[in-house]
Amino acid sequence: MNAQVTDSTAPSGPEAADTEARIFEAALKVFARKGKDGARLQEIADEAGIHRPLLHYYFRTKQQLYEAVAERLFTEFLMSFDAPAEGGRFADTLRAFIGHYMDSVRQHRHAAMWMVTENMAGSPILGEMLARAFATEGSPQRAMVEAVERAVESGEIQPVNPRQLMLTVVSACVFPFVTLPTVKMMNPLAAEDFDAYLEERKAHLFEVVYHGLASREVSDA
Amino acid sequence: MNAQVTDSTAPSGPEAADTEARIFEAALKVFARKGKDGARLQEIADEAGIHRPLLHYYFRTKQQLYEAVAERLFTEFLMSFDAPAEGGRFADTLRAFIGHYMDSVRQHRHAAMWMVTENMAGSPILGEMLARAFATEGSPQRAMVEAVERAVESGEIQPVNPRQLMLTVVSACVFPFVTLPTVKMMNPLAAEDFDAYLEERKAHLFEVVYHGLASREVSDA
DNA sequence: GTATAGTTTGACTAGACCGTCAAACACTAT
DNA sequence: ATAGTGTTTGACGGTCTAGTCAAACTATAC
Repeated sequence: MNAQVTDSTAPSGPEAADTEARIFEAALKVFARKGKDGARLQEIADEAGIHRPLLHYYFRTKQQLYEAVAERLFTEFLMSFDAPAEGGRFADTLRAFIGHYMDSVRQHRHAAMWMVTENMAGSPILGEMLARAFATEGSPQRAMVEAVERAVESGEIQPVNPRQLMLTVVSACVFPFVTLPTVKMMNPLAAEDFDAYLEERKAHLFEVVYHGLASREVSDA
Repeated sequence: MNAQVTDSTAPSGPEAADTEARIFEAALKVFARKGKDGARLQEIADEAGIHRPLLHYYFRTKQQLYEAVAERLFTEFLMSFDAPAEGGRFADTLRAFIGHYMDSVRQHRHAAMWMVTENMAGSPILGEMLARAFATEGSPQRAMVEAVERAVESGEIQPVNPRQLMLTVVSACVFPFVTLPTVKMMNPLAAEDFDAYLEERKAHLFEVVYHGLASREVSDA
């Protein structure tokens, strides 16, 4: 159940030390992509490059493996919102948030995929986790929502519903990752150089959201 | 295999006539939410309120049922992009597209969910369908992309990558449906009156995308 | 009524999948 | 070398799931 790995000493098995971690990473991917019911332990074992019974050695059951994975994914999801708090103009705060959030989703894309998968599958565990996190820390977007409200008060930006704005930005950042094959099929740049595509996307998103499409006399950024 | 239903005559079984349709609708929901592997035929049968062997009577195998469902969902996905082609200002075109597309996703929300599910699961059938539709009709967003290009040429809007813009709008419309439980938890209005919430969202999206957040001297819409 | 065609149901089979176990293996300490 | 600890492996059993089948049922046609 535990495999308390190496408190600085060498592993026991041949490449044993990271077996548990490799299983965990593989489970992350498969559960996020297929959901709890759709995932097969054999598939996770293949992805990790190990024999299936090892799954049971490190995590007794599918349920327990899933719960461990879900907890980590949910934490990653929450952490993605911890943007660097900027004090200056909202334009800078927004640009920083978009850049940071998009990078975070890229790095923890399975957390984003898992959120979507579980929302659609209607798993109860997600509701519990959200309620718990909500109660202890408030909405994860809290800081950003407050920044929006301040910017409206200061007059830098038009009045806007902060929750709608947050959802719009989050949608625009997450969606490309949960529809990646389609996006790569529709957009050549995404297929060729995904990093460059994401940078283009950050810039586009900031421009459109902050300045909008309508032609304007003076550009101030 | 067929159950050639009533060419205007009464059904044979008690409420037989629509059994096939009810199975199909139920399969739509479950496959879209859980994916092909995650879906259980028993779950579909329960959703349809029928006994499981009836699934095999009307659609021989899970695979065949899935293919029938997938074809319909993909068609609905494509149709969602058929916005009413406006000739006038781009502002009107954009507003109409957002309104129409959001309504369409609402009505065919399982098509949107299926697209996301299959993208994440990496099913090959989606790639084939996309390639086929792509080859015969071009990108589904073609009309809208061209409208954006014309608006840039005419000077009504700033230069913008039309594909990025389309993805931003589509993301913002689809995402609330694929994360519905979370959205309802984060936004009271979405939980109380979802219709009103969607109208608010349409207005918000147009405002932000077309005019942007930055304060402006003259509003022109 | 009886026959006929289509539909529904419960029971059954084969295979997939999860989970267990005992034996084999690798490595360390004595 | 030997014992001991933790890890890996192949084989096995129970349960779940897809799919089949024959009998029961319903409604119409004769």
